[in-house]
Amino acid sequence: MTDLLEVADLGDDDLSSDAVEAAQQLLGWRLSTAFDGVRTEVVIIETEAYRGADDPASHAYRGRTERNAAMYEAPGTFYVYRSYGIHWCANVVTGPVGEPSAVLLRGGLPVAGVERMQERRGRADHLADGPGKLCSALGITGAYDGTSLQQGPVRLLPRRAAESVGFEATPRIGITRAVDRSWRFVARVSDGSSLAPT
DNA sequence: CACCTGATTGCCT
DNA sequence: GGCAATCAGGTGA
Repeated sequence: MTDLLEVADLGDDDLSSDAVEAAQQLLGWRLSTAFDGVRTEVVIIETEAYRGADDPASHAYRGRTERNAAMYEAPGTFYVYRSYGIHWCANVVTGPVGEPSAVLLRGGLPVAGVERMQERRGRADHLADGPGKLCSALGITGAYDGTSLQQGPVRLLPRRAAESVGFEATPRIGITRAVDRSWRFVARVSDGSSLAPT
């Protein structure tokens, strides 16, 4: 976790970092669950940064509510919310306590427990290439909102290589405010990439 | 391929 | 009452 915590601590000096830098750093990390004795895991390949009061697209823009309370907790806290009344979306909290910011996990590459993920998804492909699909594949629901990603039932595992993952930045998806901020990050996953499934 | 729609819940205006 | 950090399935070019 040291990488992420260091990144999260950068926020004080540079207002354009914290969640934004964490969103870049999180590419190549893995998200893992082990329910019913079956481990399922994805490599994170797409993220979006959401900040607090200065980010009109953030759930925390208008302050704390019951839904976004986890965003105000310590870095490494899991923030799970329901999207469009149907899907669950998973976030990594990156800001210090009391300063809401988080990284939405928008897409992952299945690397373990693929058959279990296929069962949960009810299909063989497109298992985690979207925030709702990623949660569905891993069995993540609102029950895990506010848990620790270091010690809880859902684990965030650091990228092994010290080198950073190549990525592209684009505007965030599915929002109508602050569309000019390119805070969506997509890992360049090509042949021979260290991110390729093992 | 691009575009359109229904499903469904909670938050906000 | 309207809209949202979505997805899947449909239509038509």
